[in-house]
Amino acid sequence: MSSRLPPLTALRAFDAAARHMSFAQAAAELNVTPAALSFQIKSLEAHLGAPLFRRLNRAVELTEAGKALSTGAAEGFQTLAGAWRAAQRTQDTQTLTVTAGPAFTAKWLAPRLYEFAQAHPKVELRFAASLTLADLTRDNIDVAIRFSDSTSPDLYSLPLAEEWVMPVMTPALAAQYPTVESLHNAPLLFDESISFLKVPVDWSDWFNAMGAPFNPKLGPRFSQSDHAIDAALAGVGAVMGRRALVIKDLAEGRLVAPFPTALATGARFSFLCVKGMETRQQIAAFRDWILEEIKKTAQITENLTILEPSHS
Amino acid sequence: MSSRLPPLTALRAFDAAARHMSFAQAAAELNVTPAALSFQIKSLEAHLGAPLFRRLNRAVELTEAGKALSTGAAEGFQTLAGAWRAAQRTQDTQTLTVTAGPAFTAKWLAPRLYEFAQAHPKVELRFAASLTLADLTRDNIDVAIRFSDSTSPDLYSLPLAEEWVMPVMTPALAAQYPTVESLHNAPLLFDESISFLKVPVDWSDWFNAMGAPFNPKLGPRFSQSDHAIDAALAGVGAVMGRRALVIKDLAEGRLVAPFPTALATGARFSFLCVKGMETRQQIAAFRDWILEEIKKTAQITENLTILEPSHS
DNA sequence: CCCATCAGTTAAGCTGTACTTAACTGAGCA
DNA sequence: TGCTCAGTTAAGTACAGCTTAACTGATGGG
Repeated sequence: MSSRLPPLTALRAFDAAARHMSFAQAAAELNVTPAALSFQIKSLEAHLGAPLFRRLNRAVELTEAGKALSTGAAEGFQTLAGAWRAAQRTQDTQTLTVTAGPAFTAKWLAPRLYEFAQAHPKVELRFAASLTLADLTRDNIDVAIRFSDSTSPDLYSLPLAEEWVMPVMTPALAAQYPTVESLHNAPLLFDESISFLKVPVDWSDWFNAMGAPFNPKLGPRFSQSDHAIDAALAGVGAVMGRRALVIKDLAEGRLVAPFPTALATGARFSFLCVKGMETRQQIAAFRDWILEEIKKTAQITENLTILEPSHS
Repeated sequence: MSSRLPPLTALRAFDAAARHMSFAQAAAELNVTPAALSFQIKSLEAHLGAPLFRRLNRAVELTEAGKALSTGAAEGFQTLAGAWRAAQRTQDTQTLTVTAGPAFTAKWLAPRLYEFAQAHPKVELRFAASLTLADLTRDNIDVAIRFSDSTSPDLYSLPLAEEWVMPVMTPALAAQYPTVESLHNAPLLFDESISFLKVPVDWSDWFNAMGAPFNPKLGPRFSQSDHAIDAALAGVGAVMGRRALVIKDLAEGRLVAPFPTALATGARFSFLCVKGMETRQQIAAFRDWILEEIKKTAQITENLTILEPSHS
């Protein structure tokens, strides 16, 4: 083999040409003349000892060698560009991009956004709500809040509070159903996304745990937790609320949990960022602020009985 | 932001330096003087507007920006190197690297290797037996033979014969157990890897299908199919043999299938290569040869009843 | 049919990037 | 104290990579 790696400028020229399938456009992208590009490709072909493009009348097409090279080349340069952006991002102490699931974004982050802005007026927060997001560096994300099982070795991972679930509802609704048994007759809302938890727990599990078995089937179903909670906030019914998503509403009285027994889920949100980045100004500030916010609501949990899920 | 991508030579210099954590070693790797390398890093730092290394007395260490850049840079250059090797490989019509599972390698490829070498004396076959192999270009693999479900859009995928299973044994053993019922008393071998198939089928399923229900539990267990078949070849017992792995032994009489009823599994091996590469000389030759080999043994299948798996 | 146009190539010459050699700094160590 | 090691700086050089300008050859509209 000639060398471990060909001239990189030539490779980049090839990448652009392969992506556009046009030398002229590639030249425009790289801000060089078509002549220069033609030369680069030629030199790369000389290095390889074979043509990479088949020159047709008004177009070019990739040869086998070209096809073999193009995919990986595109991917490689994308990775490099992502890495470079990540490095640039470390120089920016103003902005902080956070990704979390839609429910956590809506019910945890958004309501507390004002307070964070107060505490850190210089930091500009950006959100990227999505359920799955693979690559932090690739997608220019600083921090992810996730139910994380697999923590890759080059991720910094800080587990946050454990997620339990318990029935919550508006104070008005709670007044109508003072006992667990009476709750059998209350309008029960179902949060289907709970089934994604490690140990799915729902109404029937909770009634069982309370010694008042009941297997409710009917009731509005919501595919996203935040929608179910919004419905409960509107007084539509009671819902099995996840800790992170309802604790602020509990603390501020919009919702109540009349029966102080919660079911543990084994799952917990984690604070994730690329290893080493946890010391960056905004990231550290954001992490500390999250921990502080969780601590603030800790006393609500103290009065609860939290039952481990039965492994029967 | 300064530019979409920094000078590539400088980036490569940084990559080498970050991998070795030493400018001198990096310079040696790139065959340049330490002075040149020092310059490159400096220029990269100028582009970024921040230092990438912290210069200590006898060592260097990465700054935050450096850490952010190093991982992606290493990955990016690795990808580029892999792509370049893939391109170089297309120029080589002599060698052909194939990956398959251990069982397929041992029981399908290996026994036919001589015949392929006869038909294509110029092609040098190489094998890479492994259960999972993610990236064909990265790992310098030309062809993969896999049970493929997810076919990525840039893979060429050719489904081969469907995989069924049926009891096979040596002729001597078969003589002792002439009926399905008598087979209940035969030494039965278990191939545990069958459980990885889409529709796991084993002895009890087969006896059920034959109308002679029996739920055998005892017998030697093998974690790899080829070992189970080797045991059967040694006359140790009967085994539920997968088509691809036993058909040559059946064709040549080392094993017999006394009861001509097989159970379909829904799974089939596929011939996989990077899209566009299927026209390369050796790859096309190998593919055509595989198809030919399968056709050769087709008449064995013609006399069989193949039962779809019951979906009860 | 012919000429304008478009996409890529070739040639000649210039510019600045990326290298070299050589001298320098400054910490660790015998 | 001076030697060595790792990285920096300075000065000079060579060639990679760019530009402009002219060329090829196929396409397609008028």
